[in-house]
Amino acid sequence: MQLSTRKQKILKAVIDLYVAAGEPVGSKAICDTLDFSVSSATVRNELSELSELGLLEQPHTSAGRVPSQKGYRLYIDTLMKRTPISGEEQRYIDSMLLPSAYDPERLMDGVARALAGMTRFAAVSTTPSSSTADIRAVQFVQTSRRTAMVILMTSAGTMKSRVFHCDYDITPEILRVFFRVLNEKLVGLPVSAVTPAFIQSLAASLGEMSMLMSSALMAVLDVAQSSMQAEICLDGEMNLLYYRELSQSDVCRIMNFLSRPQELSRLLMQQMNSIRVLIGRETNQPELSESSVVVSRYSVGGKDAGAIAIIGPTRMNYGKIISNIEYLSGSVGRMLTELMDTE
Amino acid sequence: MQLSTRKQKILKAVIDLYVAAGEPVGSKAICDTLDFSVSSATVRNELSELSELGLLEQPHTSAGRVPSQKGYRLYIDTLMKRTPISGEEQRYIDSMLLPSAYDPERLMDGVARALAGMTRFAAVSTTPSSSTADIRAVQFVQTSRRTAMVILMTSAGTMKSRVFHCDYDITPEILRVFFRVLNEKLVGLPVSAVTPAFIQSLAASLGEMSMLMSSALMAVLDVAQSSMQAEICLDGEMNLLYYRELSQSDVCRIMNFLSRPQELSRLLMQQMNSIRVLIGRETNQPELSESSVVVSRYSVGGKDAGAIAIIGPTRMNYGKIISNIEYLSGSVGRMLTELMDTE
DNA sequence: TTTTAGCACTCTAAGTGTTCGAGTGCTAAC
DNA sequence: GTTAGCACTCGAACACTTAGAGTGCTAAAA
Repeated sequence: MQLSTRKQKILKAVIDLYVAAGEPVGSKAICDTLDFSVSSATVRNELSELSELGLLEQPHTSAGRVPSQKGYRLYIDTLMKRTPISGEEQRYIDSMLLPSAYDPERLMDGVARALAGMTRFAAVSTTPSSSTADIRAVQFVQTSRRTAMVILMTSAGTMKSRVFHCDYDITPEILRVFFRVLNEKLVGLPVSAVTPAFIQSLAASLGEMSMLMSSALMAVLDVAQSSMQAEICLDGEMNLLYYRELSQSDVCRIMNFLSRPQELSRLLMQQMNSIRVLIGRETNQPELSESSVVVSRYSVGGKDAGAIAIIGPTRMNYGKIISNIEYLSGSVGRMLTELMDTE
Repeated sequence: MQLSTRKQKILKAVIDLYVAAGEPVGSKAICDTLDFSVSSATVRNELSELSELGLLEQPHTSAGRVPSQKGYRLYIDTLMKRTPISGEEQRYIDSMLLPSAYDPERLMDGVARALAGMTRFAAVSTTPSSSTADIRAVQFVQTSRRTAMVILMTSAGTMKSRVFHCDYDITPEILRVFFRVLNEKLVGLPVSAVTPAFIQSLAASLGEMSMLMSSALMAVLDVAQSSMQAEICLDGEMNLLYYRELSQSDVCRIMNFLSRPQELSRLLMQQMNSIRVLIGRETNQPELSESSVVVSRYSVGGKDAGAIAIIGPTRMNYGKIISNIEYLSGSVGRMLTELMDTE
């Protein structure tokens, strides 16, 4: 399907006008914005052909045209002009990320907040995935007479901690033993190797010491399992309430989807590298059939590591959003890579 | 103002029916539920007097009655019967809290989630306040070649960590020095004493060592300051979308208020011990003029420590909510007290 | 063959009028 | 003090009208 230049320009005009104003676009309004002059009747003829091709839709017979999801797809693939990110936006992002640059989890929280604040959509980010990462170190810190914290560092740069409780007083010597034993047994293993069965066999091999260590072992298991799955940071869900094209029930459905981490995570995972726009039904999620997702994978040290995304109504300024997400995704990747390099 | 028993019963019936069905209550419906028999005309006479007293309102002349905020107040103070919490609800709460019993921050996150899940309102909880707490210990853990984590434990049982970065390789000896110096200088001080000025003078007293420690000192300052203010955990904001008496804009306004931690925190702080219900304008927050807040302070070791609360439409089953919050508040207090006692 | 002016047509949004029923307030009788 | 009865009020639902925006079609012009 190859559209004439004129059809392309008209389609682009419809989408630009519709995105800007949110109302069906009539033939007259289009005439005013075109860079060549034709009558509204000519535009109408073209519009009706574009409608026949399924690129535009009419809410009702005597209304203007609205882009269909197919129309948006063509627009994004071939017609859209990107709006480069402004210096102010760059500074905003940088200022949001800098304070938490050294802790991947806090960083990705900041990313979601920055993204939501800037775009006014709902934002998601995942922490760098550690499912294929190795255990780099396990640390223990006493936090009170009978509680201690275990911290697990992975080769993906993530660190997770968990506080656990013993029914005896903890001493520095005990923690040193925990540290020695667990580092000896765990460092270098893939995180995924730490399963309940593994912990059980580890306990067995420790003999009578395993009694002392049982709560520590459970904490290690817990912390390893939570390292495995990328954490999902959400922010700005509320922003969706302000779009009049999303009904209250649309918003509920989207929220509902966002509250199911596995599916959300799967949606973000299955995207290929760099940036990707999913329009309505392209998401394959009934809950998102009225909304678009713009997702970008970021990579750390050249390897795909996680994703950031926004979710909003199909009617959005894609040219701008894409630039912003791309910049943010690049920043995050660079920051995390730098963090890795010093390890 | 002393109402006759009959007026009291009628007022209670109006509120119970209205809370259950969400629609203005007519005189006939009231007759059916009263435990004595009078005609609807008699009820109407009573209703009109209750309206004159400002306890009931009429959306329009020919509609049934709806409780006014003043009516709810009287109901809660003198008419309401509490619904005791069910065994199932107790088990639900216990199961939500147990896994994170040893980390106050995680615990309070769990509290907000449990509260939101159970009541279907928006829930808030604050971590135990440490503004008057002392520093109990400062710990350091290496997290990578050039980053380490500082963990600050307070006498309120809270612990906060922060990762910081040095521009030289960190060794166990260096961390031991950090540990020795900072525990010596900080343990026993009130958290509030750790101000930028204090850190600056501390750095000065360290001579040339302060160069090495500067990022560690900044991290300590940061972590002390974030220990100071109670963290606010929010959950279930989305639940508010499902109440038809709250318009989209009401929800936005509530959300808006919830996103301002200082004001929210102030609202929760200024409540006295135990349970308190604020109806609409009693909150003194224009954003909450259509909603009610049920807040309960919890105490740790006999001392007031934090608050949990729900926010929902004025029309709610107060008898049930109050019981649930009371139970949860008691549980949390007990768990945190126990945690403290073993220290 | 393409473009355009003109016009009939369609559909919505907004306003008006009508009816129905729920619920009230009042009055007079109990 | 209570109740039956009745007139009254108001909103929800529906039908109807009108104005305006925008279309599609046709026939003439380029």
